[in-house]
Amino acid sequence: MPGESHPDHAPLELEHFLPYRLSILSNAVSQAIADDYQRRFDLSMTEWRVMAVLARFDGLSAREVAERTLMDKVAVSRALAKLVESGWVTRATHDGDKRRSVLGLSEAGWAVHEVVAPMARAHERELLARLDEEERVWLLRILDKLQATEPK
Amino acid sequence: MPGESHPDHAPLELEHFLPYRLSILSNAVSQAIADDYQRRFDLSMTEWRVMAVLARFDGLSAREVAERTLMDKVAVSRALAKLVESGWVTRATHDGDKRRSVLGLSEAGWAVHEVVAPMARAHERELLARLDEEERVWLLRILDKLQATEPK
DNA sequence: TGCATATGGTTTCATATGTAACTATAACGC
DNA sequence: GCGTTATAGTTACATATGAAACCATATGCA
Repeated sequence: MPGESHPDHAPLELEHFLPYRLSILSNAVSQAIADDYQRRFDLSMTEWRVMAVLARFDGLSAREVAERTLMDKVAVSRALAKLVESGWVTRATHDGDKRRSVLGLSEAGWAVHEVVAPMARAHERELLARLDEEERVWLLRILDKLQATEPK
Repeated sequence: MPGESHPDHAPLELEHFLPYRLSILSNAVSQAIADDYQRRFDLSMTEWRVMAVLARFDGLSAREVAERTLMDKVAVSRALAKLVESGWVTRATHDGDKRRSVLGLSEAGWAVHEVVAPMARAHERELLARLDEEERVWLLRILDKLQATEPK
């Protein structure tokens, strides 16, 4: 069977086009998780990401949150406004630099985290469960390589 | 070295969390491509996807385009409005069902396609070039498995 | 037929998101 | 110290997106 040729100008077959497939898969997965915590806590994906980062790194500034989540500072600012309003994140002013905020999860915020983090992990486990061990290892290796170059 | 334990309630490490990694990678890749054709043709991602589908399947209705692109009908309707306006897509009314539209690429639309499709393919090639042959094979296999279950 | 319901597609409205402008504070150079 | 420039963060505006209401046509069925 001769190899099929795919001249560059031939119509793209979206369903075999890698960037498209990644996009569909990624959106489906992220959306499924987000639906969960959105329903329970009215929490957007960006808000949850901010909380997840603050759970790990207490006392970050908004800019540092933006760096860690790869979100832009406006998105972070908005997420923080809502999270502080909801009482899940505390915000103080940095001693010695009044521009900077010092952020952290509140008690209530930790309680939310204790519910959402396991949900997120469960989704991830469910995703990985579709693969066998060998595939899981390859997947991580492949992601490492794709991401190593990619941020450009 | 004892295996690290990851209790469910421990803070999520976003950079190791699969859905997050997929999302970052997918967005970076899709955005890089979209930037290209956006600059050259002021074409959004949804609009390009519509064109790609019409290049393969001439005469689809808007609903069928929506099915093939996994976009919702509102997004398709808007993309079509702009594409028809730009003169890249032709729209007629179906004989025997005046609700349905019959869509296709115009000459000008094909010309755009002839430029954009190779650009898209080039990005895909560049992405795959970061992997060796064995990894590429595993990646496709893994994507197949992940997507086989997932649409549910 | 003629009414109820379904379908293709567009419009409306409310919300989300990104870019640029802006405010306040801090750091730098002299 | 004082004007310039940089940085943290917010606000404003313009555009994108999604859900629901809507219009037109088509279908099912009494």
